[in-house]
Amino acid sequence: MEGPVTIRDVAARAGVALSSVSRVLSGHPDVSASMRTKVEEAAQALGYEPDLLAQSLRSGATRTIGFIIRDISNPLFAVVARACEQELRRNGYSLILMNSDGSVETESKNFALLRRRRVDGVIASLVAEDSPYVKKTILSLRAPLVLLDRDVKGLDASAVITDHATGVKAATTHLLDMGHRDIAFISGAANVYTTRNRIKGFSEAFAEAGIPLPEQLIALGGFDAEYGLIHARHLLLKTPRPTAFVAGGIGSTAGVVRAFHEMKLEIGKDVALVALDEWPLFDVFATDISSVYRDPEAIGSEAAHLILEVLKGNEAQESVIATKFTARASSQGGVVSVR
Amino acid sequence: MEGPVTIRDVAARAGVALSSVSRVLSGHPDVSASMRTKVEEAAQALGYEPDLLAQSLRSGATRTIGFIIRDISNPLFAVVARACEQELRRNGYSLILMNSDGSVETESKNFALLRRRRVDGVIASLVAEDSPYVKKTILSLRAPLVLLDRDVKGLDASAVITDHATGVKAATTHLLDMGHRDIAFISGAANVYTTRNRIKGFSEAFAEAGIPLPEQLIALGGFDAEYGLIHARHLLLKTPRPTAFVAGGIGSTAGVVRAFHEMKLEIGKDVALVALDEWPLFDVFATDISSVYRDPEAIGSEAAHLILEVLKGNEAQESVIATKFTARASSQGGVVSVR
DNA sequence: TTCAGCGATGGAATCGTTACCAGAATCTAA
DNA sequence: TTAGATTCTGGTAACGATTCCATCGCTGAA
Repeated sequence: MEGPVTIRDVAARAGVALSSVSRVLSGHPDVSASMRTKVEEAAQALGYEPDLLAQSLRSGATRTIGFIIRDISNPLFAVVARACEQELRRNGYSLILMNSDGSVETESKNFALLRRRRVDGVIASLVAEDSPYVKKTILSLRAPLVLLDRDVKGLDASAVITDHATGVKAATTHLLDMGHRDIAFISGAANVYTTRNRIKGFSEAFAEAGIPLPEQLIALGGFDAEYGLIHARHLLLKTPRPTAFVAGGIGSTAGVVRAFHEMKLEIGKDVALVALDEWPLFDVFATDISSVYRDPEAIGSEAAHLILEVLKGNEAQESVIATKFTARASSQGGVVSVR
Repeated sequence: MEGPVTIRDVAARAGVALSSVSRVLSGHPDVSASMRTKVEEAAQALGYEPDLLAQSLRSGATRTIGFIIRDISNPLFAVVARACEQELRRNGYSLILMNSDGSVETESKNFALLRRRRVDGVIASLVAEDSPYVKKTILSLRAPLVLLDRDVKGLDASAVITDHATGVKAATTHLLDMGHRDIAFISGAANVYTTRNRIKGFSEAFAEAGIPLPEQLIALGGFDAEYGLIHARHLLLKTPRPTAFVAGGIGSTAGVVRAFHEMKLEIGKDVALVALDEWPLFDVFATDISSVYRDPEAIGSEAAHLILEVLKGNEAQESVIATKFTARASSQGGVVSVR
């Protein structure tokens, strides 16, 4: 045989009309038993498989969901993607993966391409919330959208939001209780909810303790390891030197730890550290690092769940994922500033 | 406006025939300048975008590539996927991501679904090389295939193959030189090239040193952390106890290190360790672990490159990725068996 | 016996695009 | 001026499926 088998071939073999074959195969009720067996036998014999492309063109639904993130090699996103793809697959949807490489332009192009591919929905972690492109691009999507940890006004999108503030506040309060005052805070870009919400928790802890927020120790800029490294180097040269670091984003945290290594500072002894988010093998190779944990699998399956809900015709919703602070050796000791 | 703008709307607005619009927009040479401007203006004004679905149905090419792996949350695959997606995107292709969750059945279903989606090609890391399903499924793909680190006969597929043997051999020779004899080897399933090729390197090192291979210390079974843990526990109870471990697969290695923790064995002091593959933050939190490294980005972009070549009409090819052994503290010391 | 009613089936239009074919319009050469 | 070549354009048939509509045959009631 050559070329895929079409419904036309099945019709010819069964000696019936195209439309009858379609009715049988799509489970239409008004078909006689004899017709059903005839068609099913022919389809079986020829190894017929429906062409999803043609079905999509006709039906208007592609049963594909776009997944746009900065970078799938970020372990957090990878776990989110896995859980999300699994859940979507169970419901008959496929996932089209696109990295935006931290570029708003690439992200915008990705949205445009997904629109032309007529995806049924998009799940995205935007590079920035305030870029003018993106909002226009998204509004023209004509498909449901689920945002991951982003807060963009006027979009009618669902969202999976992490409650960073609670975890970060607990972590910061813990550090304050341990006597730390010069606590440095490093996280990603300021124009995303993730960072703002973490700062919220950080600030609240200081406010509740009645201690002034060390604003000059808050360093923002990006999620890459180089930012973490540069910021940490810079902060470690300040006087008084920060005695504790709260570092967010896996990349940034890596940068911070590198800076510690450069300065021969031992974590948990010379300097305290709380990592925001955990990463693969965290429990094996970073056993002593205090962390604010969120469950990435839950984020992924919730995202899938939310988009499926909208596709069923329900309203856009928001899900909140909890965070949990766990104190470990890295934040127990540490040289505490003397005032 | 309601519903997407079609080529028909553009034709109506420009006052020309459908076919002329198509010709202009697809860059056909036989169009007059006036026609070109008329159509382009109308398309611009209406915000026309071609429907990739319809184009695909017509042309037979979807410009999508399927990507099937065991688990995207494995950091190695995540980096491969990112590099691969980037390269494909630059060439106008999108990537459909599917996890096979370590199940041959799921993998087979994924292949079938990709076939029905009429993808132009598939890049896959098979769960097993010898499963009867898979070969049948793959042969009916009707699209080029790139295998990642797998060796399946009679497929006419391209492949990106890692030369594990060289790196593992160097690592093993190093351990033998350090005086180790009871060297345990833990890696994934035996029915994939990755494991076989690693064992090849392991064996060759012993052979060249004229030392008998400790076959009872070779433990295979799977790539998950639980396998690593179970096997390592078991091996650590043997007499004489292995003094060094070569552990492959990020998950397995994690299991092995957990077993060390359970037994309060300090890496590089009580027991030597060489990790096959590195993982995120390896350089930060596993600075002292000897490793056999391969570049996952190269694997991803090579995979994309190979499939693009076949899509251009060239023959299927095989690319080989090098490995590099780096000795670090974890394999320097260690209690050496006395014979 | 005849007609209404009903279930099952075939034919044709449609989704949005491209590509072939024929014909119109313009141009060149004799 | 006309035949022939050369552009360019419009109509139409696909790609592979679904769905509406009309029709056909059959049954049951008057």
